[in-house]
Amino acid sequence: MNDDGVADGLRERTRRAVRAELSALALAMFAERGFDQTTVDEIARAGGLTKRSFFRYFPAKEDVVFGGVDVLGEQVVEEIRARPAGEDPWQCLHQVLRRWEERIHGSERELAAHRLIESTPSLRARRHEKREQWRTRVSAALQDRAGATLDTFTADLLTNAASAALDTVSREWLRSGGTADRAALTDRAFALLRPAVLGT
Amino acid sequence: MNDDGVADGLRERTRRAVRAELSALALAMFAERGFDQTTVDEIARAGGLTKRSFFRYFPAKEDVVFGGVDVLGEQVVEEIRARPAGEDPWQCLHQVLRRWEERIHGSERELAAHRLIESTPSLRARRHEKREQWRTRVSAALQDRAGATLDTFTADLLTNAASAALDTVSREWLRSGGTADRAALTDRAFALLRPAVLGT
DNA sequence: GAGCATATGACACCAGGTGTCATCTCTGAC
DNA sequence: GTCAGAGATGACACCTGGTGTCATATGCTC
Repeated sequence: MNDDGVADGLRERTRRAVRAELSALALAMFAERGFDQTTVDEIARAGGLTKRSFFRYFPAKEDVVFGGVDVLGEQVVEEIRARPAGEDPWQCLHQVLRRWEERIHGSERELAAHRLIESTPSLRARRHEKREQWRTRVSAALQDRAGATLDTFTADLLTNAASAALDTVSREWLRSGGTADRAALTDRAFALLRPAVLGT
Repeated sequence: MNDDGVADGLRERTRRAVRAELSALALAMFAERGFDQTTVDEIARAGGLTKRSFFRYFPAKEDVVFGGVDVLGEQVVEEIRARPAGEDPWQCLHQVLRRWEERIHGSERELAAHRLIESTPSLRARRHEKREQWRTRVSAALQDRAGATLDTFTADLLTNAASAALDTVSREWLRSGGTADRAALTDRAFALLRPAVLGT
């Protein structure tokens, strides 16, 4: 057993391999025939297993798309807690999320995934749902941060706004065909929305 | 025939009555047993019709909740187009959405609906999906507005941020048990997120 | 009252998702 | 090396949201 991260046993390795293969397979099929026009059963069969087993790898059909595409992660929450005490909450969000954006390498796979997500309502809904979960935790982290006196409303507002910024960046990045600099766009978005006066 | 608004014929009246009754019924059942624990068939049967007919009144199970709860409307788009030419886009969004918030009367029904939405992932997802559709149109309206020179990225960013503000207000309003002043909260949110410099 | 649109029920069907059980395979302890 | 237990799989049944179709009934209009 090992904690959360990368595992070693052959079992874990094959499991990850199957996941990746299934994910790639599904993405290809989605790109060709559309998300809704491709059934789970078809994906599973194409990957050499049954529908039932597919759902043992992914909790839902939508999740096969969010393989490498981090919606937001534990790491973000931790990094926020680790930020310097006196720092402006918005600045804090900006820096942490900027680093997170920088980690997204614009591989062809990633681009296809984003394209698919952006053009499929149920996928966008799923992303939003996932991000909402993280956002709640980020909001709490922002409040818990050393030296922060932030009411819940403001904390929620800031994290919601940050999430909106990420959405906008993602959309613009897609519009550019994956060539735009996500970090730069992030800077622009965060600069524009920078709260006038904090610490009311 | 009449345009969009209130119709007169007995048919239209009964249709609206059934819709309202179904909506109230469903809301009560959801409140008691939870959204996922209540099937469409049960709601339909309780309302004296079949599952098939339920879906002739509502395109999806989620939609029975968004009866009086406007997610955003055509009116908002029009009002934006009607705003004074020189006005700051953010100011424009603020004013229009503030008026929209003021129209929300905090009835018990409304409160219950919001409570349900806020606590049910699939409903939040649906709301987001609906709002996204309007947001796109609002974004376009903002760009088309007389005297506006707004690039797509900024327009999207502003409408996304405005949507985030509405979400936050809604959540805070719910936290207060429906007693908070939505218009005032809206003012606070829009004041905090006011873009530093517009018209790059 | 004839003729038409609309609403409904009944029924079949599809797809996403889950529970269950028998079987097989890999892993770790002895 | 063997053996027991954990994990993965397939098969199957089942639930639920959602749609297509058709026959029938109920209004609405002239």
